[in-house]
Amino acid sequence: MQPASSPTASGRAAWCVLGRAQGGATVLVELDASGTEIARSAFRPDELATEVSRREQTQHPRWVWSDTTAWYPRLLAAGVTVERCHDLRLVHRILRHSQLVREPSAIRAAEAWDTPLAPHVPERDTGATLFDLEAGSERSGGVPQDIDEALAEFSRHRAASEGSADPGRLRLLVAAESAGALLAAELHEAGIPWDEAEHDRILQDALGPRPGRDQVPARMAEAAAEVREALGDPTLQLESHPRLLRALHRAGVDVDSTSQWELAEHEHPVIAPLLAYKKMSRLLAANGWAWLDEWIHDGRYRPVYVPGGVVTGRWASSGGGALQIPRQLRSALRADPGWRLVSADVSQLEPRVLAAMSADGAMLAAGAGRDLYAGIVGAGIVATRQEAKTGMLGALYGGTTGDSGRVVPRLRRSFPDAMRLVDDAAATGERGGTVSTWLGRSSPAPEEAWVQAQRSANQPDAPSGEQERARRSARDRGRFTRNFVVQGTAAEWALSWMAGLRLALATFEEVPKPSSAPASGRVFARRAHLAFFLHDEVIVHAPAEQAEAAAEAIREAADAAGRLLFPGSTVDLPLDLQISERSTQK
DNA sequence: GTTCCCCGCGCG
DNA sequence: AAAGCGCGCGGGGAAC
Repeated sequence: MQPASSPTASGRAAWCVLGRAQGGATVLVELDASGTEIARSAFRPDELATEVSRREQTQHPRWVWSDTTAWYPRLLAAGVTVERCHDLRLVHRILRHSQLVREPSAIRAAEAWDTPLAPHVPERDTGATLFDLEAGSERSGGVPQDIDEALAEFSRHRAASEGSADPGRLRLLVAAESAGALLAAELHEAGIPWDEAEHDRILQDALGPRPGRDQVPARMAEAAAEVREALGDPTLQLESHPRLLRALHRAGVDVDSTSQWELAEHEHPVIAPLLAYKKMSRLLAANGWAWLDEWIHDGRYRPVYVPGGVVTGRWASSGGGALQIPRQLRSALRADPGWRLVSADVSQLEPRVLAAMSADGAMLAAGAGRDLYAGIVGAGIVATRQEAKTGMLGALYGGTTGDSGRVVPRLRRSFPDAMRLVDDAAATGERGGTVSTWLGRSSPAPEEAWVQAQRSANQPDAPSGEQERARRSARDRGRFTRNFVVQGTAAEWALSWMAGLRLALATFEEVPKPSSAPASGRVFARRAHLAFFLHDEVIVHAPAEQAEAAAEAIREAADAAGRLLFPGSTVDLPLDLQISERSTQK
């Protein structure tokens, strides 16, 4: 297919917009910095990678597309990465709700873009996966793919953002969210290097040898027998909570639930084997041999990450429980031969972010140095580190009872600015209001039914039961909005951190000898790359000779993210950083 | 038979 | 130890 028009010689494209034309051709529209179209070309879908790669090298545009999951995997499969993008679906969701946007009506009218991802449905018959590339298999869940729709939506985004109360912050948020979309696809493509044999050893140590189909592992069977013996119920089905609870009551163990923390408070011969059984059962069900068979291929675990999957802006995941890998299995994360894992996590990210947002001098001072909780003890606010930690969690989550409830008032006196920020967020939420993160992601408005229930319960003649229910519901919402501003801003910092890190790693030289692991693929076999991201920690998989440089890049990206979000702040965000062949459990 | 909810527990 | 926030997942069992 011939280009519809020739690229003009003048002007470098600031943005390249991708979309589909009638008839299935792929269309690429180049825009200059003012958003004016300077070139348009059309080509077959199989020419996409070549066309993108050429412009990426010569023009470094920001790629604008409907949905990263619909466009980027095929580029990665062809060995092409891009530096920057603008994900119309993810950005739409932010702008639609952001309190910073002064004129949201045009965005809100474009309802076709307010579409969640289609849920991931494994296609067992074909063996196809989420990121398979056949035309029509993209899971864009109804987001428009048409080029003119994309151009119109992008234009609405720029208008909303530039006309907003704080274009600078929204630009950062939009860029960070879109970088996250790129990284999520790259993390899936790269996979987490996973030592299947080590995982099997851990399972055998805990459960006994791998049993046959539908067989219970030996050590679980032994524990189950002890439980049945101790309860005098030889046929008890341990996996059924109602039956287990009844059997416990018959044996005189007076618990309200079968949860481990409640069981642990009782003394009875059944407790120890039951707790052991539950631990083994959990390991087998969540990350046992069936999980290994389903999720580990060619030494890689490839979970599906879902950027923006949590209302606060955190990522979610789909499939395999990627964000819940138990510490018990962390040692199964192992670098390829000659490679290293460079792991970093931020200590006490959320309270430190709160200190920065509120510019609370006392709290910033307490966190200067390494351990914030030790700093709170050192300032004489509480007696022990444990008190500092539970009190701080109570402040962030809205705890009112127990130790945290006792400590929070002391924190309120010592850190008035920080506490005012979260207390105000809670009060706004209780009133049914909206709160926003530092960069402008806003909490969802309450359901209409919630608003009605509050209004109804506030009538003087409302029944006391209804009033009490409404008050509890208002407090629930207040705890959500209290935490939203902190969790969401921490997520923004983490996205900025890894966005900078991702670009830094992309500049590393290729090493002469690629990884020998067959699963590393053509994109990630020759240089350090991100392999894992979890809220406040990253793992980089790096050739041994690049490990130190990767560690330095991680530190520099963290510092840069702090300066980017909180310019002029003294906030300290210390990293715990380790270079090893094998991930270690903390 | 399928769908949905609850419980419990893993992660931050 | 959980508590107070945000998630995903597996299993049982009620609802359909």
